[in-house]
Amino acid sequence: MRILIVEDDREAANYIRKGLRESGHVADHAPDGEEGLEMARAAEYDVLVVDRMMPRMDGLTMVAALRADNIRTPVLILSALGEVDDRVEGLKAGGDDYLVKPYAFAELLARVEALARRRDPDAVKTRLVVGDLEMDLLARKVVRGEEEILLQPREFRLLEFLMKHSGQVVTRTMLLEKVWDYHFDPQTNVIDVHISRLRSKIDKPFPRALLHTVRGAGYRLQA
Amino acid sequence: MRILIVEDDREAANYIRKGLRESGHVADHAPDGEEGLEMARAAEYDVLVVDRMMPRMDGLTMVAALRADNIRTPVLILSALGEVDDRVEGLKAGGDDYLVKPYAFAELLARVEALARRRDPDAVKTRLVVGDLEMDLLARKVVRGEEEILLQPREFRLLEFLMKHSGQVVTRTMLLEKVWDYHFDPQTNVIDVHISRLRSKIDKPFPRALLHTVRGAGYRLQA
DNA sequence: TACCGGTTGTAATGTTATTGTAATGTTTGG
DNA sequence: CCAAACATTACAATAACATTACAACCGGTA
Repeated sequence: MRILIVEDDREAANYIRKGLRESGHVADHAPDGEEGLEMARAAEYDVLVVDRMMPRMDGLTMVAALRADNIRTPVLILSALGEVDDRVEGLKAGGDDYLVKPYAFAELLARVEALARRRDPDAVKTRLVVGDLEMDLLARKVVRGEEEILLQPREFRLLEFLMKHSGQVVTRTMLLEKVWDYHFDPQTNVIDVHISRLRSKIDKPFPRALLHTVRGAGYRLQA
Repeated sequence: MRILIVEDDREAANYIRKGLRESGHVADHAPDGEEGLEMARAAEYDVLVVDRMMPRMDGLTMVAALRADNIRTPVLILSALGEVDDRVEGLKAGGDDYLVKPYAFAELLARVEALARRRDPDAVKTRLVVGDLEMDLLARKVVRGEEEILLQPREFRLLEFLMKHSGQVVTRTMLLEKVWDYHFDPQTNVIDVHISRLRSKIDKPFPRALLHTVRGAGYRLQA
């Protein structure tokens, strides 16, 4: 995803930029509203992250100018002002979402991705990687090392969910909800069985296991 | 975290409720604005999730009434209406955030947690630190210095509780209630045994102990 | 309709890890 | 120096998880 950060505080800008890059996005930076406006006009960005208060041209003016030009790129406005009227102003100027400083980076990321998804649902990740295990969601293929691995549909969904949460423990309840669409406890060992089948394909033939049991909690996929 | 869902569609409400619970929150449900208002007044919630369109009393009216009462609990408004003016209306009525249907549950969760975090940054902690001892609740991992420490489920809960109350003395009764869910004295030495096991893992291999006995009172975890 | 191959859930059985108990040892404060 | 409080150890019961085999199901096809 291509993101433009319009922010005069260089340190803050670098912080956001670094985080976005780590999450696999491409982030450019403009130090004020005028430059931001120019760059947003010229290049195709998926989302703009715009600081409200800046020298030369403030964020709201910039966004309003952009909208006047009929450019509809989603905009997330950053601001230290959190009062209702300030946020209303932000939205009226053409912002799509509004984030009050100080914020956690995870929240900024979530909102940026939400904005991008709203406009282009396919901009979401299409390839997942954990260690030497790779999943291509479009081709519906799974490869570990050089070996292609054939999975059943349910096994595929299970692995997809585990890969999307790699490094974290995934509970049985989460799996039932997200992989089986059960909203109750089936009182059976479906999960155990499918984990076992998945292991026999993705771990058994290889020297190092990726799928670990976390007793009393769930499972964790990790290199 | 305590969350109140005000939503007339029972199915939607249950869905949200279950998901929030899975993520470790407590969620109540009110089927319309009037009941929601009453519950929000009576109990202490960290966040309200309010549907905009409901019978009897709609979401915006309810939120406005709440604000008129000077109750400042953060509110996330759910709505099928996504136009700027509709969102502006939502914020003016006293909403803190606005989510357009249809939405992914993950996004709702992220926003609810963001709202709670804004008001109380410690409410949603996912990582605990005491001295050089660290616990990652999502990954369910414990590290001291450079060493990863493997804990049993009960040991994990025990340490989690101690870390959440680090610096304070934690009594045996508290531990029985919060770590064992015992509401009586089992007349055994379960606690002693588990404290001992925990020490052998988190303190024994290291030069400075973190877990201290407070004779006659309980234990205290401190750097 | 009956058959078939492939997929998925269930149930039975086997395996291992975790936990509480109890016995015994050690420290502490009066 | 005694008693109470706490610490440690070993062990057996049990709960959690893994594996295997099989039966139900589903869509397609003769």
